[in-house]
Amino acid sequence: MPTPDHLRAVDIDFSMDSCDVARRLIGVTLLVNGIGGRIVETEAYDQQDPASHTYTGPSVRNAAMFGPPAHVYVYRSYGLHWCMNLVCREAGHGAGVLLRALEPTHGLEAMCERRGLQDPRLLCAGPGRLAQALGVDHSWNHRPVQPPTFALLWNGQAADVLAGSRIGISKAVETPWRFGERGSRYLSRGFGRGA
DNA sequence: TGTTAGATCGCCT
DNA sequence: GGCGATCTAACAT
Repeated sequence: MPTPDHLRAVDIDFSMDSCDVARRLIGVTLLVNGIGGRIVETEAYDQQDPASHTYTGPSVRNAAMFGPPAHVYVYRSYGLHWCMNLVCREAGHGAGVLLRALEPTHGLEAMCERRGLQDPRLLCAGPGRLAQALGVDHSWNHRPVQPPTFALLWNGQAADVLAGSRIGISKAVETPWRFGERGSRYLSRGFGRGA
């Protein structure tokens, strides 16, 4: 399946703050081995942030988050799901962006098979679902986000980005570091007003 | 259409 | 020993 002409490789500066990267990624197409879609929902985490895995400093689990930017941090959630983050800032900062939802555009058949579903709205709506659909698990931890495995593409149009409270956390609940595309049908949850 | 409980395990306290 | 950056199925309404 060839890449549509209007999509071009985009250079995301992962040394920026995780909030900036999280916002910038909305509307960008992420492909893993040619499979994926448009990123419609992200969350930012930082070491200064009580809700972050890195808040209490480096550990075996979160080591990737303290490594160089533009790498993958994968962790197991609730004992059974895998969730994928992209590391931000310089090494040592413990900052990253959690990928929460995609609008599936490439490799629908493969994602349906991995997820055991047909409904495109349920393929990548949520971090655990997204990782499963892309075939990402713990063996992907520490991998660099670069071609040919990873592709970040953009159609040149700025997305209409909403910000809101993050999901599934008990600390720093009020910090509006969740970002999503306004009106997208592929969000894991709505943004209250506007979406 | 909304709410609730169960599954399941690596890491931190 | 307890607790999640979650998902799903099974209820109730």
